[in-house]
Amino acid sequence: MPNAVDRLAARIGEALGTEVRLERPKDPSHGDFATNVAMRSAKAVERSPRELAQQFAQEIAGLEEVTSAEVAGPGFINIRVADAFFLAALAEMGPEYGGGWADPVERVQVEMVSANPTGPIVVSAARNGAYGDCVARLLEFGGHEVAREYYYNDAGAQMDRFRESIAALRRGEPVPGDGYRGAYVEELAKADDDPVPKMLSSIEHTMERFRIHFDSWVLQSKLEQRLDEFLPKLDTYEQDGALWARSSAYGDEQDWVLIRSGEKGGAPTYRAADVVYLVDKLERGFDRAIYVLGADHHATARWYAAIARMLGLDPGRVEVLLYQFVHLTRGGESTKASKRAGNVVFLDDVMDEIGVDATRWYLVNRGPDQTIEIDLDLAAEKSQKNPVYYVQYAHARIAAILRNAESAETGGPPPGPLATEEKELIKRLTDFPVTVREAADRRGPQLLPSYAIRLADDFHRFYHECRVLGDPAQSFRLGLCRATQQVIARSLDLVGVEAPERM
RNA sequence: GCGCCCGUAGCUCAGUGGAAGAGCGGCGGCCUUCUAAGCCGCGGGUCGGAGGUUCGAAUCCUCCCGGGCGCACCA
Repeated sequence: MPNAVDRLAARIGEALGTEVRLERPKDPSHGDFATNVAMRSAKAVERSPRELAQQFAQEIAGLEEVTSAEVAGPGFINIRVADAFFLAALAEMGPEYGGGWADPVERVQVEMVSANPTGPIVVSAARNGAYGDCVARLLEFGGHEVAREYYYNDAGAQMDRFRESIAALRRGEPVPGDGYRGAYVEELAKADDDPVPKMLSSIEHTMERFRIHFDSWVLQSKLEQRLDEFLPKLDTYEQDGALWARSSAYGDEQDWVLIRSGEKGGAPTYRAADVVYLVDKLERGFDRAIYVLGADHHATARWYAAIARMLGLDPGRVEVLLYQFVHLTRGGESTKASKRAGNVVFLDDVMDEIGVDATRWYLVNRGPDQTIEIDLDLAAEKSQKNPVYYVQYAHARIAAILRNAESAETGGPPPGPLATEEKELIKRLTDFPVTVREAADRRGPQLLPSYAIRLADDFHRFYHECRVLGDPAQSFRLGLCRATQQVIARSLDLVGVEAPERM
């Protein structure tokens, strides 16, 4: 359903006889909207951009909802619109504003985190979850059917090492050199039972606290049981006693071992399970399988595509999202994260220190291609000044106004011309559908925190300049507050941050 | 050596063809009125470098420099 901005662009395009895209100038003195249509069209009609812009501007200025259209710079047309435009735009911001664009609706699986249950979730895995869950939330908001899955290796060499480390402690022996250490290992060694289920349940608890709810948990050992069914369907060969997948013939950079040779001869590698898992995902009816992987697994993307081709499946249904690492610092000192060495910072510790909201915010704040550096001391110490609280504060302020307004009428017309701050705020709200859509399409959730900050910024300015309660514009401004509150709440929810009523 | 990612203000980073930004840090103003976790102002830049494409490049292409990660049976 086109919104007010789309309709305005369409009307201008109709008047000019060409497609027009409206932009929001960064500098408000450049007008409410701007278009580069003259610069785009100038070459085709062999006219100078500025001259063409002059002609276009005159035609645009003649439109009903436009109050002025001026040429600027190399041929931009800066447009100002009438109050009626803002009122119409505000009026159509319902509860699902910005969402529901999915067409066709896809069944999507987002597989994320999937850390081996050899220890608590560390910060890099948390970024995986924060990123994947945010993409999942965006797709859900768009209208897609999304399932979140956690895949874990319960049978590989790392798990053997983990179990052996605990077994050694139970025998009163030191942990082997390549084993796992740390307080949690010693804690698990105190009991007699299998440490893996305990670790898994602890991970699930951490994830729920982190506001990620998994719909399903898949075991590597279960998938391996179906290996015999799929190995014959693959393009393989034997070499040095091992069974190899000829993935290099299907777009991968190299071939990979599926079944080991030597001492562990006959044992499958994790890549063998990958094959079963890929088919399993698509068999379950997902139109799209999204894998969220750390940058150290970037080569895996080609592997997945290669096995899809090898099996005659559409590689376009498989999507790999990569993210860079997280560096934690304490007072400027970097902390090296190694689970086995036991000197890591766990997600639970970070949430204890800076809170769940700030943790989620920081982990999707930056683009996935960007390494993140978080100084925990700074994050804890300056928590009052974190952008996340700045945004939440705007929400809480609005909640306070609405509380104080009690059951007063909202959404009435303004008694006079709109204030600059009211227009700026409404324009920012019209950016929301575009931002959400772009964040979803680009798998770039970092656009949301940036947007939320700008929105909060516009609201705080509005709040400072425009009295709501007791003002003749009360009814209208209450409606504006309500719409703003809703969009802030939605922006925060999409990144997994709460929108408090009071602070 | 090959592949992927990054290089924008003192620091951490937004900005994926259109008019260079935010937060933190520094300096200075604003609370008898809906939450001052707020608002306003000041200072701060060869967008790593060199070419190219384009009316227009932080953005796209090539090369170079610097940093991170990966490169055959651990995941």
